[in-house]
Amino acid sequence: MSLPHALLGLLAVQPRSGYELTKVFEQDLGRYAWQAGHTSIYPELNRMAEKGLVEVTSEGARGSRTYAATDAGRAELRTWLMSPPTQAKVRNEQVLRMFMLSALEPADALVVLQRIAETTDRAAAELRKVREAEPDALTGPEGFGQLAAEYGLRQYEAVRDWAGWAIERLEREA
Amino acid sequence: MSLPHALLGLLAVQPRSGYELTKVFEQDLGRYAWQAGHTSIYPELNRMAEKGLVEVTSEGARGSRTYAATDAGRAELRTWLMSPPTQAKVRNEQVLRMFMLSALEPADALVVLQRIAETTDRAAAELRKVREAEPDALTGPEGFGQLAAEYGLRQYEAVRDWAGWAIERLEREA
DNA sequence: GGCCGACGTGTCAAGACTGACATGTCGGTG
DNA sequence: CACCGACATGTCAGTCTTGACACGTCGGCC
Repeated sequence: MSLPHALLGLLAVQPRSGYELTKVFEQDLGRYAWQAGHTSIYPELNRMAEKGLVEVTSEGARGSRTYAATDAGRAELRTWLMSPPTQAKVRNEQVLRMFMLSALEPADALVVLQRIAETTDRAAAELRKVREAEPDALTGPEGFGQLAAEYGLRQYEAVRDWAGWAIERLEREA
Repeated sequence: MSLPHALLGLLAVQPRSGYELTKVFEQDLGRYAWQAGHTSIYPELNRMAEKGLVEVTSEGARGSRTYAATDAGRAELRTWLMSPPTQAKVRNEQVLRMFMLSALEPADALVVLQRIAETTDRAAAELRKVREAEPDALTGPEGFGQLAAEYGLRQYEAVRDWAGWAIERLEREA
């Protein structure tokens, strides 16, 4: 169960409300690492507060509650992060599609690969532009930091290069 | 719901039994793209057979049933693969850990990053060795093909490079 | 002052997934 | 020929996740 750890990690860096946390999951975090909607976040925050992993530090307008990680929460987070990597759970629909391409006719597969190459290339360019134009946007309340941006960039580039390799391979076979 | 599509993709390439499918999910497919245990695979196969997406082509020893994709199944698979990429579902505990590193003390984060770099580097080397030593193992009933191997390799290398970048960045800050 | 969109939190039913448990078969080794 | 490990399929309860629905608030624009 990774959601509590994800929330703990976010709240250890800076206090946020459930609503703000939801926004983060819609950005880089949800795109590369772990997705979650507000319908799982709010109940989870309540459960974690009961367990003493997080606490409400202030209440704002419109009934908003700002949470922060407690010492117990930080300890739990550290334990999780420092523990040896077990066989991780992976679920990535995009990658699944790529793996299934060999089930298509080569001509169809080529079309899809081409689209993948284009899409990821565009995404990488976009990310590079954002990072250079406004580096602060990445560290703001919704962005997730330089680490994530760099990871995403390298990820896109790797996929684009892989797609290019696959296209070349398919064309050589034809 | 991606599991049926994953099964369809596998069965479109070659007929397999539920047991064999389970094995594939324990290999590359489950490691990079989508994991599933036999407890979800068997019921799903039955559902898909009812819908006419797959069919039992032969029954072997120990009650084993070999499934193959039907024409309807292939059509469904093609539709799915050719349709424009929607916002994909991503869930990767390993990546989540990486994203949460900024919540740790730099010294701790460094330790974890170093371990990530080592682990992925070893995994990449391993994969490279397997591919060169016995390229046929990749295309056998359990392997998932050159495409997957290449993807995994590039993936590992990207993560390793990213970790190296992050380590350098952390050390420069210190 | 009314309206609307973003803010902000929540429930609930339906569906998906995991891990524990269950059951039986075939092939090879000692 | 007894045993064991791999083969092979299955159920089920508990948990997690998703999507639909629900409700109220604040700020800004017309």
